[in-house]
Amino acid sequence: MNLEGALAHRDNRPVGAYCSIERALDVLSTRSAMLVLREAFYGATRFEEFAARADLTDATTAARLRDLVRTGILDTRPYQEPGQRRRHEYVLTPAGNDLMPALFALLQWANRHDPPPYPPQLTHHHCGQPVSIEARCEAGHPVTTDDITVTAAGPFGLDDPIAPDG
Amino acid sequence: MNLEGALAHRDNRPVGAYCSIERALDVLSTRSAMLVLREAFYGATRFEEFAARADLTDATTAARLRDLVRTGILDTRPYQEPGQRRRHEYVLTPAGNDLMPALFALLQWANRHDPPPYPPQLTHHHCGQPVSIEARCEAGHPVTTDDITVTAAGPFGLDDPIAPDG
DNA sequence: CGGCATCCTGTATGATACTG
DNA sequence: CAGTATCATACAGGATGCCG
Repeated sequence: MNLEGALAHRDNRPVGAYCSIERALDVLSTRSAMLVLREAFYGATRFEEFAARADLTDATTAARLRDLVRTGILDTRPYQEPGQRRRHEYVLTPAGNDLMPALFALLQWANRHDPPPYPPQLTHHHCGQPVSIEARCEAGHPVTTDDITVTAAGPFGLDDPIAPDG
Repeated sequence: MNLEGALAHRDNRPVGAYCSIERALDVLSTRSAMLVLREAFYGATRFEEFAARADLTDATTAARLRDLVRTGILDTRPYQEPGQRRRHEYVLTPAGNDLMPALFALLQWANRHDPPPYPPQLTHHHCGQPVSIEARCEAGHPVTTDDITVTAAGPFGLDDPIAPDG
């Protein structure tokens, strides 16, 4: 892995302010957030589904759903069952849907390195082949960690590329 | 998304015991763990590098490094600089390296949906093309959330596929 | 059913000081 | 440099009960 630009840690300066990973963690760094998100991908839409399937308390479920709605990952949609009062259900926004690779990359990793008794398998619904989460460049090449260069324009300029591993 | 087998939430039973995502979260659900991991990918190997770059206290850094070594994501390697006493550095194991897609999927997501002032870009070192983390089946098809079927053999049997969204 | 309020415990993390 | 020890704070999350 090579680092260039603002990401080069000159003087061991913290990179946080410019780091997208930290921004993602602001929303997803808690266990309950990831579990609620998992259930959204698995098809849950109602409060009780989230709480029961993710095995969280009502209070935690309510707090996490609120956070995920506030940050634009879930959206509430009103619905009304016959004879019932008006309620709302929780659905993934496009931004929420875009978290699929992140969530399933974790699933894939644990499947490989710390598999549960009955590892969940991901399959392409149309062709039946296994699905994997992988890094790939626009030219179509599979990419390993060592093949990646990280660059960022920034106030420190681009004139001082540093490759910590090289 | 379709669910089959043990992952079908019959009776809204918690799926946790069989879920790889939870197992991954056991190691990575804290902010500091992800930040230490990020620095490992960015080339940090020594205690002070981790602490300074991730902007964590010494105590947190020490605890997280210990956890990540214990869970097989980092390994310690002895080294000795001339005139210095023997120390050790922290390097990614193969299992740790395998977390690259998970970490960069988060980076990619925040780059798209909550970009920092200077978003870090991932580039294929060999061909110069942008790198993305994506779901793809073995036949080579790009796969969206709706194209994925999740299956798991389990004690509940495979005789009751449920597709919550269909 | 779909939440919210309150209390309580455990943990994540920072600040500071200390050790080898 | 590479940590450990101690204290203090904030938050995650469970248990319980309330409310429309």
